Amino acid sequence: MESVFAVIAEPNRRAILSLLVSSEQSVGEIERRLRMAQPTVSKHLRVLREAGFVESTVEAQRRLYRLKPDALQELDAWLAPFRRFWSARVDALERHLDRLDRSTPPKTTKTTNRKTRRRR
Amino acid sequence: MESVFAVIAEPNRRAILSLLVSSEQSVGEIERRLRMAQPTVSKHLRVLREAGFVESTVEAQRRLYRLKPDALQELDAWLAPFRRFWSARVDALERHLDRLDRSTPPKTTKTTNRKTRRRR
DNA sequence: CTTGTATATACCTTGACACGTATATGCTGA
DNA sequence: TCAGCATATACGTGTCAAGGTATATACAAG
Repeated sequence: MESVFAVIAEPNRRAILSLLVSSEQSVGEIERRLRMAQPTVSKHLRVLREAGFVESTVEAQRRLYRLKPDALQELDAWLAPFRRFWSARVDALERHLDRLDRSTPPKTTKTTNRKTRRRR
Repeated sequence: MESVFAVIAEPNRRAILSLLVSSEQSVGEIERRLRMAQPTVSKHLRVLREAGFVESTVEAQRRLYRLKPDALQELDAWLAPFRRFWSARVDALERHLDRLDRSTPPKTTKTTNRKTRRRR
């Protein structure tokens, strides 16, 4: 389970992460909200913690888990080159549509409102 | 292998995607560059295609594979809420450092150059 | 100290998937 | 049509990880 990619391949773990976006939660809360067995939750949390997705603090008998940016940012970094790739394609599409704009008589249609198109 | 997350959990598949960022490649080229057996390449490409990461066109006997934004954008969309989360934390850190700035006598240190800090 | 509650860990079984080897399909040029 | 190259698929095998059940640890309250 070394890689962050393998870690988020598991649906229950993604659910836990999504749950933690709003605020930190105890193991029991996660268990109830996601309807998962308690050992399952603990095991997933362990994996998430060791991979740098979450961290925990002890509060009496409970443990509160919260998100930690590290691993998620690693994912984001991996995506960066691809993001560049597809935004280039969007640019090309926009330029193409702009050419259509200029060569088409200004006849407003209901289905597509070109004015809302935006150049970044 | 329904989910895009499971698809990119496989290291060889990520390698293929990274290779395709630069330009489209034939199966044989991928095979040689990544030193993978040919059936392995074909099988991974099938998975990537069915998940919407790549598409292919036939060029005589070869098949050229190239990136397709769909699945990658799906990944990016999933990351969005978390991105908001950690940029909030960066903001908080910056505000904290700014407070330190104002309450600290302007004594320039070698190790940290606060002037380079940037507000987005 | 004992009982109860919260969380973690151990062990087992099962299923998925990655790889290798072998073979099939499809196109090309002689 | 046949030989050869490029790619896809079938099948068998081994590995790994997820979930269930049982149990351990840790803290709290009476």
